[in-house]
Amino acid sequence: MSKKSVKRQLIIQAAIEVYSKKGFEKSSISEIAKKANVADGTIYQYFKNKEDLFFSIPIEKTIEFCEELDLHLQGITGAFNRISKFIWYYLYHLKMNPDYARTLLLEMRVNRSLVETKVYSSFKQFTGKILEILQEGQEEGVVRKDVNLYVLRQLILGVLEHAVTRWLLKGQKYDLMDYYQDINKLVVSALSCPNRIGG
Amino acid sequence: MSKKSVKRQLIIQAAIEVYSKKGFEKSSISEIAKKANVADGTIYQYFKNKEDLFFSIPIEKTIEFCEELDLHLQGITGAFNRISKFIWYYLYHLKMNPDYARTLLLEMRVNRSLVETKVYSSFKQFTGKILEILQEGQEEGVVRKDVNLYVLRQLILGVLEHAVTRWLLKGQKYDLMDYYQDINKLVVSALSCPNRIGG
Amino acid sequence: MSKKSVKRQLIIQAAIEVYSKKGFEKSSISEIAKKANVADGTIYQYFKNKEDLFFSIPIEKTIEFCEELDLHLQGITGAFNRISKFIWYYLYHLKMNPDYARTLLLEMRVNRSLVETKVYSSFKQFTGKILEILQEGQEEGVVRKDVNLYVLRQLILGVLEHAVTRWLLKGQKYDLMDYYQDINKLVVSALSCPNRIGG
Amino acid sequence: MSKKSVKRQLIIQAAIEVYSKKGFEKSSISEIAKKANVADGTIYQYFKNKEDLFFSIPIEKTIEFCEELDLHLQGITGAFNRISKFIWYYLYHLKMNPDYARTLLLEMRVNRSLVETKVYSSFKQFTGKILEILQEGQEEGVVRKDVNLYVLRQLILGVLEHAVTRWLLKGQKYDLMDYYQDINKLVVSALSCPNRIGG
DNA sequence: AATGAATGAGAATTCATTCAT
DNA sequence: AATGAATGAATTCTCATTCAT
Repeated sequence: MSKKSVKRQLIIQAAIEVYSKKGFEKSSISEIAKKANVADGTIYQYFKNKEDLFFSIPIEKTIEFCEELDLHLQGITGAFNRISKFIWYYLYHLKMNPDYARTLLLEMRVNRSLVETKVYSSFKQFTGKILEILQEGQEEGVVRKDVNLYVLRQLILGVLEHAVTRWLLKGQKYDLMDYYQDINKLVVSALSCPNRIGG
Repeated sequence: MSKKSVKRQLIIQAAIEVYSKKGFEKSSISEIAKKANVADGTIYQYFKNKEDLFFSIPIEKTIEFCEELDLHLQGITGAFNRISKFIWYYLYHLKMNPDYARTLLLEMRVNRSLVETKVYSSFKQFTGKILEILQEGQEEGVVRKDVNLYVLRQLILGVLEHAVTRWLLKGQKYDLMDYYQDINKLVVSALSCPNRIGG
Repeated sequence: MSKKSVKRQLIIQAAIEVYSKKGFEKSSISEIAKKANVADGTIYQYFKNKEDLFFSIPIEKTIEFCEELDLHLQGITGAFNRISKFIWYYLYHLKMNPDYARTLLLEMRVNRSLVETKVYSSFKQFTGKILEILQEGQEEGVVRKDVNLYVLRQLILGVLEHAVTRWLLKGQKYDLMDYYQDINKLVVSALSCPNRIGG
Repeated sequence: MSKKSVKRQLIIQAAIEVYSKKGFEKSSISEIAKKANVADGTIYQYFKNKEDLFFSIPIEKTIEFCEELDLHLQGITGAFNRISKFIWYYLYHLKMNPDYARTLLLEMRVNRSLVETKVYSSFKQFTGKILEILQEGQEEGVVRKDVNLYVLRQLILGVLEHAVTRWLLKGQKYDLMDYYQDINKLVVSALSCPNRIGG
C-alpha cells in the first residue's frame, strides 16, 4: 500500500468518526482534517470535494464488509443456516463498528442522491448476496416461492436496519446481539414455505 | 381556525415540501418562506427557529396520521385482521403523502436528537398502537409468545419502513401498494404461533 | 395631564429601565412596549422613531432635574455653599435614579449626535447653572479668576461624572454619597483663589 | 513581526477607524473588512467574534500608551512635576490619536461588560500609575492626605476625560492642548496640602 | 505532495417600522 | 388611538474550496 493510500485511509477513518458523531451536514472538512492530522488542503488531494469524501466511505467499508461476510459464510450449507449467519454477522459487524453503522444507517441509507452514485453499486454487491442465498433456498425447496423475492429481502434488511437504527438512536445502551435469536426466529418463520397442513 | 393558524399551516406545508426535496440541512428558511408566500421574518413569528419548525412537522402530522389510523381500525376484530389493516393503512397513507413520507423516513427517523424531543412522544403514540394489537393477539392465542414483543414490532416497522424508503429513493416509480399483499403474508407468517405439528 | 401624556410617560419610563439595563443599541422597541404595557405600534404614535424616543428621555428628565435643583439651591448664599449643594444634589439625584444615571452617563453623554439634538440644549440649561454660580463666585471674589471659567466647570462635572460612572460600572455596590465630602473638599480647593501668602 | 501579525494590525487599525466614526454597535464587520482590505471571513481568522475584536483594541493600544507614558515620566522628579507630565501626555497622546480617543472614551469607558474583561486589567495598569505618583507625593509631604487617594485620582481622570470627551463631541474644532495649563493649575491646587495659614 | 491563510457566498436570525383592522 | 402581524433589509458568522508557497 503506497504512502498515498495510507494517508487516504487516515482521512476516511477520521471522516467516519466525525460523521458518526455529527452527521454529514454538520461535519466540517477542517474538523476531519484535524482528526486525521493533515492540513485542510490535503483532503482535496485525495478527494474531489466533501461529497466525494462522503461517498468514498461506504464504497471501501462495504467492500471490506462483503469480503469478511463471504469468509463467514464459507462452508455453511443450507439456506437458513446461511441466512442465520448473515443475520448474525450483520448485527455483529455493526455492533463492532458503531461509527460505520451510524454513517451507513443514519446518513447513507437515507441519502437522496445515493441511488445515482457508485456507492449504490457497492451496496448492491452486499444485498445481492441475500438474493443469492434466497434463490438457493427456493431451489432447495425450503424458502417460500409465493412471495416476491425482493420482498423477502426487504423483510430481512428491514428488520435488521430497524433494530440497529433503534440501537444507535437509543445510545447503544444495550447489547445488540441480544436480539439475534429472536430476529432469526422471526425471519425463518416468515421465509419458510407456508405449512400446507394448516392451509 | 384562526387566520394565525392558517398561516402556520401554510408554512408547515411549505416546509414539508422543501424538506422533502432537499432534506433538512440543505433547506433554507428563505426557500420555505418563498414557497409559503410569506416573508422570511414571518416564519419566526410562528416558530422559534429552524429546528423548531422542523420538529413541528411530525408532531402535527403524526397526530393526524394516528387519528385516521384509529378510524380505519374501528370495527375490525382479530389481531391479524387489525395488523393487516395497519400495514395497509401505513403504506396507503405514505403513498398518498409522499412529501410527509420523505420527511418522516429520510429525515426524522434518523435524526440524532429525535429521542430527546417532543416528536418522539408523538411517534410513541403511533408505535404503541402496534404493541396493543400484538398483545391482544397474544391474549387471543394467535400471536406467538416465544419472541420478545418489541422484536415483533421491529419486524413490522422494519419491513414497512424499508419498503417505503426504497420506494422513495427509487423515485416512486412503481406502485407502493403492489407490495401490500406480500408484506402482509410475510408478517402474518412471522408472527403466527409456530406450527407445532411440523415442529 | 391628558391621557396621551400619561401613556407617553409610561413609555419613557419603560425606555429608561430597558436602556439602563441593556444600553440603547441592544434595547428593542418591542421590549420597551412590553414593559410599558402597550403595543409596539403605539410607541410610534408618540415618537417618530427609536432615536426620537431615545432623545426624549434626557429632555424631560433633565428639565425635572433642573427644576428640583433650583428648589434645592433656593435660599443658599455664597458661591461655595451653592457649589457644595450642587455637588450634593447631583450625587443624591443620580443615586436615587440609577436607571436615569445609566442612560445619562453611559449612553447620552457619549452619543455622537448628541450635540446636534434638542437634548443638548436641555443639558446646557443644566450646565449653565454651574457657570452662573461660578461667575457669582468670581464677583464675590472667592472663585479664582486665573483659569478659564469653562475649565472650572469641566473640573466639577468631570469629577462628578467620573465618580458616578465608576459607581455604576462597579454595580452600585457602595454608597455613592460616601464620596461627597472628599469631592467637595477637592473642588473647593481647586476653585478657591490661589493663596497669595504662599505664592 | 510575521505576516500574520501585520494583517492583524491592519484589521485593528481599520476597526479603530470605523468604531471611531460610528461607535461599536453601529459598526459592521463587513465595513471593517472593507477598510482593512480583507475578506469578511479573514477577520474571523484573527478574532473569535465581533466583541473579541472590539476588546482587542484597548488591550494593545493601552499597553503602547503605558509604555510611552513611562518613557515620558523617566527622569522627572517631584510628584507635581510628574503629575503635570502625566496630564500633558494624556492630552497630547489623545490629541494625536483621536480615533483611539473616541474608542477609548466614547465606547470602552462606558461599556457595561468592561469590568469583567481582560481590557480592564490593561486599564488598571494605566490608572495604577497615577496612584503610585500620588502615594509618592504623600510621602514627600506635598500631596494632601485628608482625602481618599481614590478620590484624588478620580479628580485627575475625571477632568481629563471630561475635557477630551467634550473636545471629541465638539468635533475637535479647537486645540486640546490649550487646556493643559488651566487643568494643570486646578489639579495642583486641588491636590496640594491645604494651606494651614489660611485654615 | 502538503500546507493553511484567505476567500466570499450563503445561511439563520433580529428588529425597526408599517399598515390594515 | 391602539393594535400586533407582517415585512425584509441588514448583520454576524461559517465553511468548502482555492492557491501561492
